[in-house]
Amino acid sequence: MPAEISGLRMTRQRWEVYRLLMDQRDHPTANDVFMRIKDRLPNISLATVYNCLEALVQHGIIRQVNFERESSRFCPNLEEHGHFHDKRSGAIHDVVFKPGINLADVLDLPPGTLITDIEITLRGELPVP
Amino acid sequence: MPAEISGLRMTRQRWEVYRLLMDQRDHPTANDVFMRIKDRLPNISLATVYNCLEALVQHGIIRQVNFERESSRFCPNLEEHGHFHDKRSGAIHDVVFKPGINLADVLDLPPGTLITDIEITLRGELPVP
DNA sequence: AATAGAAATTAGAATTATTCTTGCACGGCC
DNA sequence: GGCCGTGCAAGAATAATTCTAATTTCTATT
Repeated sequence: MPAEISGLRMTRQRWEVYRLLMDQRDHPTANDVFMRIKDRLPNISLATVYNCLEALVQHGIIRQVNFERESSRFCPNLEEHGHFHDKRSGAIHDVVFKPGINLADVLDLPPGTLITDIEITLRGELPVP
Repeated sequence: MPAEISGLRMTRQRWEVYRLLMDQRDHPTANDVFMRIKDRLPNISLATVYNCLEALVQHGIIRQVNFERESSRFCPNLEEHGHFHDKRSGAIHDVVFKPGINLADVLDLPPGTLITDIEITLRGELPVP
């Protein structure tokens, strides 16, 4: 376990939460993380899971993703990307722009607008294979 | 008051909620609507405001917009558009694509993907005029 | 116009995700 | 070893939203 990541001091709990997200990249909720992490940390509390996730988000180590008013989900992919929610399977997939495309270039914004944060979420159905 | 809009039977309450959204296009929350509408409907309940907003959303008459985990906001603009949250003023502005741009064309999705719903939210600062 | 049945409204209780509070534990440092 | 700051656990508190049950309003039909 590293002493810190991106300036955030690692603790056992933060590290296990982070590892779990890196290993299971299916956009779990805080409660999903809580249930899955019990194997390794049987005494962790849900509040600690929330605290760890918040600390990781604040330090830019993971991202928090919201769909409508559902529970927040968490994602270790730091690339600029959106999320596609497949109605058929319920799964959430990362979506990226085609090469060379920049969101700021396709939106009609006043010149000089500073964009600090972008969230793109799609809902639909992936083709049946 | 029309008898119905897009197949939704109009009631006094639904109509007033709808009119308020059309007149004050600043993306109010359910509670904002509740407080503002009391002039015209002093006895309306918050639950009814939620019911009316839900009915209007379900019938595609207005749109529900979410920012992070904040209260949902409501918007009568049915054009395809996103939302820009200006950190400086706190205001929310509608954002459209530049002419000729189609989101499905700039995203890297498997061919045959069916998109039923898109949500784009940006956060940042508009230029000082 | 009267009425039965359906749908909408109200008030308040219930739910759910999340945050807060408080007391305890741990690690680093003198 | 003792102190100090930070993190953790457990459960209470909060806030937005939804649900429930009772009443009212509409609609269609007689």
